[in-house]
Amino acid sequence: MRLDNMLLAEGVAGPEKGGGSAAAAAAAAAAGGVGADNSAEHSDYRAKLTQIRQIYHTELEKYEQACNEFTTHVMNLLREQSRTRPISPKEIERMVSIIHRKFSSIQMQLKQSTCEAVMILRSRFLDARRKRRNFNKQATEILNEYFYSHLSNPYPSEEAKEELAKKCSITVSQVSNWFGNKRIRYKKNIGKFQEEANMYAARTAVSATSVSAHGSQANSPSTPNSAGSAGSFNMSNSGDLFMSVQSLNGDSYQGGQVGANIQSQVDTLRHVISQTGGYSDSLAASQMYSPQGINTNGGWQDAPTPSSVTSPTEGPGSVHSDTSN
DNA sequence: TCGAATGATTCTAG
DNA sequence: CTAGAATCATTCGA
Repeated sequence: MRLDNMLLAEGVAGPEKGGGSAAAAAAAAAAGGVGADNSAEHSDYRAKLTQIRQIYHTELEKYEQACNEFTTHVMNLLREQSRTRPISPKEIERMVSIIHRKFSSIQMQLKQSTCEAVMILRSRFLDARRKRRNFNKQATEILNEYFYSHLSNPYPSEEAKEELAKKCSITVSQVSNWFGNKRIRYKKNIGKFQEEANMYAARTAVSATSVSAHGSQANSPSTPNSAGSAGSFNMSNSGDLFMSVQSLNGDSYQGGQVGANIQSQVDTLRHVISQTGGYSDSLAASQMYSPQGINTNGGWQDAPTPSSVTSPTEGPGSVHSDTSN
């Protein structure tokens, strides 16, 4: 009966355990209901599942038919025999039940193999990692553009995610995955992403046009919450900051805890950078020392200061073995 | 064929 | 529930 439940759950078997065309229709309806899901892989999966279901039901029907035929055949034989010898109804009943039991065991095997087929199908199709496809170039461009133009706060809102998802023709959760991966990988190795960052920053700078000439404000008109996102300067707000901190320590790996004093150093650095870089934002420029104010636009969630910087003046000499494995 | 890149999943912490 | 981190599994380029 567990098999029945499983097949039912998979939409292979109908609600009636007897099977037959009524069950097939019900199963088809159930599968259709699930079909509201998106993605082409699912449709592929469903197609295969339908195939399995069809095979299952045709086989089931065949068995049922054979069972009935055989039963009537036996009944006829018994009837013929009843002319020569007396046959009790009990005997007939016993005969029929034996036949049914035999056939139901065959059905059991059918169900089992169907279950196996479904399981294999599931593992092959529903495991997304097996079916991973890289996003197309345009989608990656769009995502990167958003990421680097919101480098100070790369956490798109739900609406922004939906927007991006629509633009890239991917799902919202894929957008979330992408940003999750991007944030962590960017943070882990800013150096590697510098070129990319510059590229996208430059691109957005071009699209924003004439930033350098004015020299007073570089506010992005589209994003009120981000602390400046138009020019190539603001990219250095966060990106270069991490770079500089990281380069102080040479090649570093985030390992131990970061001291509290480091945070203030980072904040100071941030100020220096934002000031030497000129006007990043009126907020940062006007306030001389307010870590909170800066924190909101530079440190992402929780000011993830990379690596264990013991002393900012220390050169890239301290190569400690990391390998936390 | 190997290693880097990358999308997805899983686990943990807040 | 979400973000971060680690890891897995696949893809892609040299």
